[in-house]
Amino acid sequence: MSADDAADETADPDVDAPNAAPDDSPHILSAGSAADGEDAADETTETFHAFWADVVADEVEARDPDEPIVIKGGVSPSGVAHLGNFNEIMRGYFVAEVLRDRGREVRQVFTSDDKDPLRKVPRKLANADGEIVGLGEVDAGALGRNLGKPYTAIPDPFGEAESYAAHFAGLLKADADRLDVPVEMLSNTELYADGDFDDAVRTVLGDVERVREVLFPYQDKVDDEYVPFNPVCAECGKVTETVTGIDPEAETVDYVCTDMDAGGNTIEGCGHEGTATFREGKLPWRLEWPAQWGVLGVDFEPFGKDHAEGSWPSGVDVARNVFGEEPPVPMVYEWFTLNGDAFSSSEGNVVTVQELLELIEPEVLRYFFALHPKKARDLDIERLDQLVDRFDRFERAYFGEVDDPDLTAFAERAYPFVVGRPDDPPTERPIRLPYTFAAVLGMVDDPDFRERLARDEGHIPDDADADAVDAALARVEQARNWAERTGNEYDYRLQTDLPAVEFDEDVAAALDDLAAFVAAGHDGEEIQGAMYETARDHDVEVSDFFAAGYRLFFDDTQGPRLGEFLGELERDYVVDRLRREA
RNA sequence: GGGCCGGUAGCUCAGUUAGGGAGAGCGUCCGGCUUUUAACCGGACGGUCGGGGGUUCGAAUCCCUCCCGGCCCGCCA
Repeated sequence: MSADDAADETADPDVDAPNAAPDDSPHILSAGSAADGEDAADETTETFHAFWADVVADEVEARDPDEPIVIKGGVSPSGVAHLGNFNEIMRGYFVAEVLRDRGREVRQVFTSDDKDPLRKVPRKLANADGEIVGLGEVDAGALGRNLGKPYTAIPDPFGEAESYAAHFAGLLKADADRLDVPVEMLSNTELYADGDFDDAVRTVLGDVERVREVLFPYQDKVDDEYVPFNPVCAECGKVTETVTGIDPEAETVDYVCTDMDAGGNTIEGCGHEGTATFREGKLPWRLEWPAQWGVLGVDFEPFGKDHAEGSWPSGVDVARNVFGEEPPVPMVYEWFTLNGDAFSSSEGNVVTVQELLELIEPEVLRYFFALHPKKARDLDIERLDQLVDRFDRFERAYFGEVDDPDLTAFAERAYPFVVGRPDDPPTERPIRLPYTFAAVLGMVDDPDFRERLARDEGHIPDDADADAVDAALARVEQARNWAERTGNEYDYRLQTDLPAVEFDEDVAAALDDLAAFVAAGHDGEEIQGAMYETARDHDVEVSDFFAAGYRLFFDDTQGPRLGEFLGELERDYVVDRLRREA
């Protein structure tokens, strides 16, 4: 394939095959990769780590990096900052925190590759509130007219931020704040404008021959004419692809603003012929990524599996043989799916951090990112209760309450980072209501009811202080949102008004009897028992009688265990409702 | 077609570092909570550890091979 072609045509003695040796594999967390490397046999810490971030931290420290250690992530702006994008931030975050815990100074940065051109109009966008909207909500024409321009040169479709790029970066930053992750957002456009890339561009354009040789095995487009620099057209503002000459002395390039192919569509160039300085353009991705490593002094960078076999090997090669520096410690992470399918903003299969935080606590979401990066994981919104249950168990394991040595070992190390308190780990386990139980409580709005039922069911200790109780009950709102969002079996509401009902005489009489029983003052357990007896007394099928109760209180045919539920409600309300009076 | 990474119970996943008991939670079923109704408790059912071969006294774990899935092998990022 292309590798063979490359070998044939590269009549160059000192650069033959791609220079990515086996030990440059980015899969540093895979089973086989920790095996004894025969080469640099520097007793690579054979310590076992229960938390993957420690394994990565070992790799970083083994290089004896200067401080602050720099950890990077980055994305190109798109319409929606979805959960998958957060791998770039969260995976790096845990490594950063582990290194800080080891006494290192760490700087976590996140680059927005916002000098890239907008290549097609996104079908969905997230507004400043994180809500996903279609193009109908924005000035789509303004986007269409600006195809081919850098994201930073395109107006914010919502008319609020400085640019499209600023809007998108703002979304990411806001979500990072919500997860309490301190990350420094960097704009590629600004890095160019400030001259940070000057040396890299000089290196590249100063020896284009060399760059071509390095790049040749990786890209078919690289030929004797290829110039790895994309000036921004002075006339129309688009990122151009046709450089006709380089003046290394003046540090300028000549270009023609030609048409650009963008995934099948053509973005028309204006035909302008001009001259651009080294700052008035950008390096293409395969050079820009390794250039960032050098400019920012990156020591570690996680990236998705799509980069593992494509731009990583070429990036390693470019870093060493163009820029003369070592690439950072890499780490490939698997992609998440959402409800079984790939994230896709165009098809609406996306979820944002902000949306998720309406359903689960931040620590639960952080926990999700603390799980092993090499496993493809599905985030199933319908089964969010499973994720929360797993987190609760993980938390109990940290407090020594779970008989599972592996889980406990993982929890002992990872839990303090997951809750964001490595220096000051909690000494007391928070009160956690089981998520589905919280969903049951969410059927009633009254906070006192929620607390009473939670206490009666033994989920809140008698001596719990008020703050701890409030914290525990906060989950009810989230579980309630989950029930509503999924429309699952917990999505019922206690009816404040009498539903339209009609019962036959026997049922009506039984309800009246039950009302009298409740009015006399009995607890939930007794009411539950009375329901059976009353039904039998009136020759009513038990199931029919329960159905009548669910109709009255939930306007449905099913519901939670009714007796105990009614026992916690206001007595007058229950009595009136059973009598069909209010 | 080639490369990389994955494949453990119906579902979500531990376990592979260092070979020795196949596990957890949820779901399902049964039972308990005096008395069918989602929450609580107990128990049971449930797996050829993707298939096959090899090494070994012993393999989910190591080796080979095949199957399946994702990604990459144009451009872009």
